[in-house]
Amino acid sequence: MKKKLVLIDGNSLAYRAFFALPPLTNQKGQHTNAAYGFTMMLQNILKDEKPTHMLLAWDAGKKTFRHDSYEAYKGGRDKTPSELREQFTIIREIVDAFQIKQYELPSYEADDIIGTLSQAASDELEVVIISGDKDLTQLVTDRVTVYITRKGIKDMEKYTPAHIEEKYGLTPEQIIDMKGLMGDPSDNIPGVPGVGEKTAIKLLKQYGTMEGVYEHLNDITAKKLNENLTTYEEQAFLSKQLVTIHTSAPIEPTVDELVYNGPDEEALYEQFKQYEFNTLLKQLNVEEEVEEREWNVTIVTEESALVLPERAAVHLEYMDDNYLTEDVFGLLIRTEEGNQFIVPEVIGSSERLKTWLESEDVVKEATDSKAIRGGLARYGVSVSGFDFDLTLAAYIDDASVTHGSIEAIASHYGLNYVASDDNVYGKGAKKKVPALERIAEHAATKVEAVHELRPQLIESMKENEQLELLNDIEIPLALILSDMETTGIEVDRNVLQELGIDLRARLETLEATIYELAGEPFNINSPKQLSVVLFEDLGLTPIKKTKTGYSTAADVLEKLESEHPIISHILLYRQLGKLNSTYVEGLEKEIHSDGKIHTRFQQALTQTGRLSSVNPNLQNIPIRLEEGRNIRKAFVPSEEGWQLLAADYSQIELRIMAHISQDEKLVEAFRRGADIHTETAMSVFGVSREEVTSNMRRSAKAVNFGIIYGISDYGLSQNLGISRYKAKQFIDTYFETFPGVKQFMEDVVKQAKKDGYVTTLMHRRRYLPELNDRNFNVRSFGERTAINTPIQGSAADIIKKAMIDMKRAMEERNLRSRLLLQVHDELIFEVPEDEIETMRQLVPQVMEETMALDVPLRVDANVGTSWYDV
DNA sequence: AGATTCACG
DNA sequence: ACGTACGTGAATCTA
Repeated sequence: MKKKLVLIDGNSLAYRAFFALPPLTNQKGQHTNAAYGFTMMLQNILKDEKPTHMLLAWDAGKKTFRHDSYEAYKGGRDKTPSELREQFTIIREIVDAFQIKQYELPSYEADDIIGTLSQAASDELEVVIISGDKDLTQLVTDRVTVYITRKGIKDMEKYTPAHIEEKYGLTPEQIIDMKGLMGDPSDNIPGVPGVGEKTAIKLLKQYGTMEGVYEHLNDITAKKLNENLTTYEEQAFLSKQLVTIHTSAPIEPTVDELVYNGPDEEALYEQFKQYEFNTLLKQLNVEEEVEEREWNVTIVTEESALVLPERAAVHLEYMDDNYLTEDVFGLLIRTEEGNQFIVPEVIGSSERLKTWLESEDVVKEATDSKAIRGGLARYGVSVSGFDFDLTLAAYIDDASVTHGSIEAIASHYGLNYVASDDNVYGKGAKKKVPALERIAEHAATKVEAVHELRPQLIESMKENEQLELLNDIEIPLALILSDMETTGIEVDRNVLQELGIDLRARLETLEATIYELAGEPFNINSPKQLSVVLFEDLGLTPIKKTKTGYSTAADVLEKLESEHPIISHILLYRQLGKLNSTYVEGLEKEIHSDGKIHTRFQQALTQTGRLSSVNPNLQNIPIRLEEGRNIRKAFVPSEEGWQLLAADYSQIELRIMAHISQDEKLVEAFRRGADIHTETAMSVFGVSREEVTSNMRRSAKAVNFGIIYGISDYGLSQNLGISRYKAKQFIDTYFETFPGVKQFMEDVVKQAKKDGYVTTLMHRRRYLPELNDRNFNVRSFGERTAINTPIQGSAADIIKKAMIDMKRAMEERNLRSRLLLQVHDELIFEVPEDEIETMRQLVPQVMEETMALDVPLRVDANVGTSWYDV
């Protein structure tokens, strides 16, 4: 392996970190910004350079050998701010935890330590020097690269001999002469007055060294320059001497003593904890501190041992996150007397337990009711009677906290006795099933958290008027979603297979054509390789950059389509490749042995209150292009003679915006039952209904969508492919036409800045700290979110309530129809033949009446023999 | 594990 | 001067 020595200028990086970051303090009031920035820098260096050897050099004390020859060295410097000074100790502790060797030498500076080691080591190892001080660049050689911080904490300029040549036209050794001639005000090095970087470079290019300059003093005709050089000759040579880095300082450590073996993770954990570097803490691979307690858990392996109370906290423990497929370890029931961990054999066989679980009268507080119901459904148990759900309550309280695990919720609310699942089960290759006692105990900690957090969460929701959201929406919905997941949707494997055969044949042909046009085979799926082909080999003009190179996204390629025949083939290849890998082969893998796909709905994830769908995602099955839409032919009813029914809200978000904004014109248009995009086009373009062209309607539709997203002229221009100026005109005219909408947008942002959050119709909240960010882009994002969330979130509230109302309506009528999927504004059912007429009438009615707004809600419903047909 | 791309509402 | 519409999940490549 190649050996690499990294030498770091500690003082210089500490200064840089201090000034690069805003003031930060921990709870004790200690300043931590320099320490935090320094740590980030170290981590980046370790990650990017992967050093085998390392040393961090410090300046020692005030007096150095340079003061002996020049007393004013570094004089007139501002004192180190005390906020920084106090952080040097912290930084040294952290560097110790990283197990990086630190060294300082009385009367020498860090530069000299670095210079000496760099010279001593560069025969054997590659050397990288990191500092904020450009003087160090004099040490550059073929084997020594110097990184100088540029701005912030990540951006560094890499000085190699070639880079110095390109930048100054000088060799690294000449840097010393240059600095000597020009001086350095920050170190109080005088140099020659009137000589700055430009003049110094010019002189050195001509005469090579400072000595060369003085030998040819007579050739220098510029009068003032000649005069200054003559007068300050002694000062010039002194300056050169001062900036020359000592490369044979009497330092102790030898290169072999600088071997770097990585950090002491435990020690780092302690440091990060103490100084509250929370994001860094999370990245550490260290066992968390978990409070030890006696958990009093009985493992129940016999029904006769079961004690069933009237009220209990419950939790189902399983490995990983998919309770629909993963093995269940056991059910935990918590009572005041103690914890019972019930093994699967008892769950599957005890009638007494089944009755208890299914009883509405037994009150249950759950860690995650949807998962418990879903997991228990596999044992023939249909659990209900939930009156609290920690996952949902925490989600309502603040959706932005990374929940998704009971451990994360507990720790967010200050409980530290719940270990993470990774801790208990291990992760990656280390994953294994621990002893049952350990699992049972882990489960006990989770129900304890439910029990302990319930009062405060209820209290907080009461204050925020969110109890109804929890009790009447999210908790009942969890049961419905669980049933949808367990029911699943039938998929005809043959349809997928036939699509796959066709797709793969066409992909092969396309592949050959693309290689032909490119002149060579390459990986079309690799944006990097594709970039080379398009922008280098074929000489096309890149339009957009990404973080790592040129973008090859569809909107870019579309703009290049007329430039080269290869583009259209690539676009088609991408489109068909996506269909084949994600939707044909991807979905085939998800078909269970019952012939169905069982997605899971994430109920506590999105920031707006929408659901999401995973394993697989059934909320993004293609529809927009006919080619992809065919995938929907594979989704069929699960019973002979049944049909699918799809019902979707028409323009629900715009209707909600009309309701919230109370814009007269918009409200009136919806009440009249008008086509809202045509109506918008009439107003914005000032034409009559008959004069609205399809292009006008398309533009109006884009503006309507844009409004919901918190419009920007740029975004609209991109979407419509028009100029930014034109887009701005559209928007201005729109706001003149619908002044209420403009007012709403201004008001909601203003209110959000005042409160710190926005709300939906059902009092769901989203906190928006972005609104006060210093960064314009972050703040603008906050403003658009403030506009979008009440709209998107209220739509989510409405369809959730509709699902609950619909379930009740079906129960009341004893219907056998089943709700299968929800796709944000759409519900998919499967319906037996004899219920089709009932459902076709009932579903739209219930969905439309679920909430009374100041504009009507409208629902379209269709029946067919596949998802494609509806 | 992160970036890129693309599927949906 | 920069980067931009809101909310998601999955496949693939790359470091």
